[in-house]
Amino acid sequence: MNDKKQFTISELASSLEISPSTIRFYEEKKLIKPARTSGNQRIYTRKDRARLKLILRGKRFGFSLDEIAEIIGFWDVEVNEKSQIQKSLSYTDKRIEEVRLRRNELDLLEEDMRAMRTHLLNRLKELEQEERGSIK
Amino acid sequence: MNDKKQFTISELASSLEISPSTIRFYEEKKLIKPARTSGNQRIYTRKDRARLKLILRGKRFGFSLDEIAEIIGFWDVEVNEKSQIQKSLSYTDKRIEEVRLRRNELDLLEEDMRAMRTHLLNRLKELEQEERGSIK
DNA sequence: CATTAAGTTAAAGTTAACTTTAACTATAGT
DNA sequence: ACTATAGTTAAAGTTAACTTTAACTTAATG
Repeated sequence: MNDKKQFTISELASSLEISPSTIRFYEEKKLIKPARTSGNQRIYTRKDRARLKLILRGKRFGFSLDEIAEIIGFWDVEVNEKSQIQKSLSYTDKRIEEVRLRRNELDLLEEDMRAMRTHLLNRLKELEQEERGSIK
Repeated sequence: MNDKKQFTISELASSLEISPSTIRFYEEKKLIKPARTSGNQRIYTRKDRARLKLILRGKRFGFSLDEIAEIIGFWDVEVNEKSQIQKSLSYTDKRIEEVRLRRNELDLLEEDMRAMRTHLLNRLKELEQEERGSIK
């Protein structure tokens, strides 16, 4: 009862917490191609929404829009050409491998931040010791 | 025998595969503050190098330089103020939690890409079937 | 010691990813 | 039918993150 089948641009935008112009911008960049109403307004399906979510997810990992386009494909690219499919295929393979590497990096990042946290905590304790020493 | 203790800007740059100007730019943004020689040239220690690696790692996860600065601190910030330490501390806590969330997202991204891979493989098989059907 | 390579700053230039604006059209509610 | 709200395009504007350039200084090398 909750999920609709179609969305206007502002419905979609607010549900993804981005602005309508960002969505239009992605369309200009050929990342999505929504259907239109008789009056030329954009209508988005759940599929379009999923695609947008994918784009945003890619972004959160520091991929550029061009890279994202290479990963998920420009919307209008001939997806019936064997060569194009093979190209995309090898691209996704590369990216899946990259995701594996990113996971390792993520672990390192977490380690770094935990180390920093410990360091800060120690510094704080030191300062509190100093305070005790000098005040009373 | 391999690792030196000090680096010039170009040594450091090439070892991290970024340009010297990028490093200077990060300095302008107060993310690092290398020592100088008598002739005013920058010298980087292994510590500086570690800090830069951290910056680059953050970037790969889509953090902006400002965010990175908030995570690892501007170089000149008073690190002796209790309030500043507590601020940084709560910031790292938030970010560690975020890393946990990112890990989940990373899993989703991998899932998406595997699904796309399968989809592309199927499409490729279909096309090869069609070829067989029509050519011979 | 002269020349080449590398470093320095300040300022201007570039690119990606949006955002804003202006002028206009479509849709929904009373 | 009127009006408010939402949508449309094309073009200009903005911001972050660099990069390039120019004019100059320092360091390394035959």
